[in-house]
Amino acid sequence: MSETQPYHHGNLRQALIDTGLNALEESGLEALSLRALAESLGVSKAAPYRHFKTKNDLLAALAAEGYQLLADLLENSEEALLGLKRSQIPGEMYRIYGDFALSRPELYRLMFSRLGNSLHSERCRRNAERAFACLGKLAAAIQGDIPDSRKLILSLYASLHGWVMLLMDDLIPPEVGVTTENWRSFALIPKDT
Amino acid sequence: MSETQPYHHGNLRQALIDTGLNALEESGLEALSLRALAESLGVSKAAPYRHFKTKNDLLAALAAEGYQLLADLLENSEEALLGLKRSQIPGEMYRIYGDFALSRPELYRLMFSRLGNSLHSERCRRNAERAFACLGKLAAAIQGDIPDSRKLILSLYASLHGWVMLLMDDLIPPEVGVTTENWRSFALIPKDT
DNA sequence: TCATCAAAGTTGGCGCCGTCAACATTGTTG
DNA sequence: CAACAATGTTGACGGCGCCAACTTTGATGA
Repeated sequence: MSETQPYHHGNLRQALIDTGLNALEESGLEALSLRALAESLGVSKAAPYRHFKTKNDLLAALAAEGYQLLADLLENSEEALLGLKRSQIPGEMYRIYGDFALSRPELYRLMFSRLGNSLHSERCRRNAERAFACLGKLAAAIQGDIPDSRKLILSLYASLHGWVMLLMDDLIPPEVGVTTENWRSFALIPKDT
Repeated sequence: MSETQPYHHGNLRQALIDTGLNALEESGLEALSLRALAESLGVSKAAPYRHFKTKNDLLAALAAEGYQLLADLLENSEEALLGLKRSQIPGEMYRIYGDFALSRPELYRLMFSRLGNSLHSERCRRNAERAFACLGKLAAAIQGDIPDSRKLILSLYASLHGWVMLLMDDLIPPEVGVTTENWRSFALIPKDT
């Protein structure tokens, strides 16, 4: 007989998150089912409930993972960005953020859905705040310190988020000539208060 | 005996759309089911399939309705907006658009989801284009004609869309002091190319 | 006028899903 | 090594989207 699987999976919780992230991007949020996830991990349909009280709790965990990935990405890029010429910072910053969102559109969408958004868990909120802090430092580097800078960062963030969403949804009429490659040069950069 | 319902509903298709819009806003997209909708209209569970091939087709129709509502709203507001002092146009325009989105958040979210977005049907695309054209005229009124104005309108639109999404998701840290009432004064207005 | 036929609605059923209760196995710890 | 908590399994329930087969209705044209 072939090796039988051990009764306990070992690290089912993390495996569900990892497989969940893959399945999410491959088949979309609608197609993601706990049962299918469990089966693909060689585990019974009810096993996931030992680790997540409901399906939504798993989705929230996926979103939390997304916020952490984003925060890590921005923190790791910060130093390099701050070393650039001031005029080059915005474009590069938009590129990094946009590449993240457009390379994982389903995850990004989940992060900004009711289910996944940052207010639902302490971990989400903390990582969202980390990402926000990075954007803040970069905005400050772009234009020096300004009063009410958090509002200005929000403006910049709203523009960034809006662009990414429009691109993800293919809502940019093709004849306008804005693509996932060149959109940064058309995105608004805050100039003054 | 009480009046029995006639075998044929009369206008089930439109009734499904109307009830669907209400249910969508009241209980959210996840909770919307064709069976429940049918039952609330006093009709059997399979009746909706005479009018919509799948549930997604009904959702697309709801999104199309949303785009039409938005386009009508903007077209009806256009004249009044163009009569304002130039400096007041952006704030009022943002208010009108924002009020629409924030008063029907579930519909707005559906409109900008994969399922509902404007590329899926001719009717959606036509109405989205109408809305876009209105924003374009207003942008032109704000700052006069400019080269590449479509790109600038897109910038303005991305900012607007991004703000609305952040507000809808409660992603604005409360201590920043931006609310659904005053956000317009912080939103970016395009100045120059 | 009335037979005919397409449109619109019904019933029953399939398979998938999320979730739960009851039970089985395992690893840990006093 | 006994006891227990953590983890996994089975079986079942109700709800869902969707489909096939059937029924009722209203419009059409000979």
